[in-house]
Amino acid sequence: MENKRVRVRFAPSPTGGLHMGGVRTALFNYLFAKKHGGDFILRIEDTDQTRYVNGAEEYIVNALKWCGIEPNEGVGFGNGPHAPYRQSERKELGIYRSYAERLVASGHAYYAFDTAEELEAMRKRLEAAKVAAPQYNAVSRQSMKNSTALSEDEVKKLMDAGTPYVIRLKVPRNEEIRFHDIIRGWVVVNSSQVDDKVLLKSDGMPTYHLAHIVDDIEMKISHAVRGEEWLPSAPAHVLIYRYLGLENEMPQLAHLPLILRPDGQGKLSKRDKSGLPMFPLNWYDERTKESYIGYRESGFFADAFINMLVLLGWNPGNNQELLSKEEMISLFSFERVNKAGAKFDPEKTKWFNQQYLKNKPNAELADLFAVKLKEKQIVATQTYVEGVCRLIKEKAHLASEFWELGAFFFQEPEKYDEVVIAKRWNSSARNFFIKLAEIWSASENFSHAVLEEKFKSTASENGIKPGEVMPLLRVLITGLAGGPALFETIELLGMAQTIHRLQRALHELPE
RNA sequence: GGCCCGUUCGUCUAGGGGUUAGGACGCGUCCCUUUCACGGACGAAACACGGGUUCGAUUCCCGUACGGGCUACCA
Repeated sequence: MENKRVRVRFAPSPTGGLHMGGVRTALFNYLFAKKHGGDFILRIEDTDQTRYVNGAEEYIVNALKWCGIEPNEGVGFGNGPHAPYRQSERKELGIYRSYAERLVASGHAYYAFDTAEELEAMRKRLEAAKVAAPQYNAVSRQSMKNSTALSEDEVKKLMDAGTPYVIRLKVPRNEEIRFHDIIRGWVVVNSSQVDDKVLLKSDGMPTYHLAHIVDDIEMKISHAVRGEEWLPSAPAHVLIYRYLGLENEMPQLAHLPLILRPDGQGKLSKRDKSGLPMFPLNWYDERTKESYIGYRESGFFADAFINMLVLLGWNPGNNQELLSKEEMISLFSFERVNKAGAKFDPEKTKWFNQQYLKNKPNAELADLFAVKLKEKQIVATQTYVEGVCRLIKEKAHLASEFWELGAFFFQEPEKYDEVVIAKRWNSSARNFFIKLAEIWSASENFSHAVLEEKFKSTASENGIKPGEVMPLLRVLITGLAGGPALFETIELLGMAQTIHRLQRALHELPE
């Protein structure tokens, strides 16, 4: 057990797009597996056929790929020794039923024939009686329709008649259940708080509770890492392992703190007021006809996204915040995972992206930007686009801001910043720019150093302070009051374009 | 309601019986700069509360408050 090979799984259910909370769970699993040279498995928990959403599974796979959190075994990533990895397919193996029947045979589970209405009636009755825990349990099961309360004959009759039934876990009435959680330490719960969980549904499908245990055992999972929302049902899971005689093979548990919404409180929801994405990729829900934007489409980089995510609930123990995936892997441990939930901060998320943006090679950014340019039907050389990226990346937080920031590199200004013009445009400025255009166009060297030198000397020759005409120069060339380093911008634009823009501005601006 | 989990600056967090309680985002001031951004300097900003234990608690224990999760034939 202690020396068991590390095998962890990410086991989402395909009921919708994978949101960032799920991505973080996958990430922690992945990092832990890599750290220990183990396996990371993707298992699809599609036991609820009524909640299946088309495209969700594909989305999960694509999202993990984009994030660089790739399982080495499982749905979408190549079958390993424990295929299939989709529970709906594993059900065909009869595997879940056989485990459930094993529990019935040993007296730790039973058949229950209650209808939805009967269950509802029981709940109402218990609530009316002000029972602290109104649930199907050791007490209430005695007055319900199941094989612990009914005679053998009655059960047989119901069975023969084909009455739908479920198999429920027979939870003892009053017993202390202890289990160890890597992140939280020892947790103790009394079995009176645990209900007789349905293990096998009437459609023959297992519930999560049974299915994940069977699969974790069959797939030799060493650590079950999942969100805190599972903590309350963990005692039931311990009982299932115990009754199966598998308590010694049970995976170690690690319940991750939840990621909370940035505004107010509560679990992360699909949409948030901050306007920031909750999903890694765009997601369109066929059912609800709702679409959600993704980090990728919003201009975030996968590595920045992951970096932001990994620090939600975990830290490397030093003050380092920018971590490569390799660093995350070597530094990761559950000991450094927090217990408390974390609100994620949209501002800091952008800051992370900015840091990564600054460090990206211009060629890579240019490739990204090229897609947008193509959309705009703009033709430009790779070298030119790279130059543009070099200049604008210092000012951007998101790749999606490139067009807004750099459009003037590809099209002439349509208007000139009115504030600057109103404040500084006059006849002496006009004369200055006429001369500047002449001098620049006669220049053999159009490098930014030369441009700046000539700009300044021309200004002083005309008794003008450079600072007075500098803002104007930018406006005449770009139309805007602010932007990247001016002379570098002009150098990149080139002589022909620069002189053309200057003359055009001279022509359009009032005398 | 019941059960479980949690609680250090607004947010993410480090720390841990004796510290000027550290860092980051954001915010403010200043420097750099033609602008914006980057960068740099500085600053405001936290141990939820009440009891213990202790020479000494932010740190350990117990309560309270607050927050979150769960309470389905959903995961």
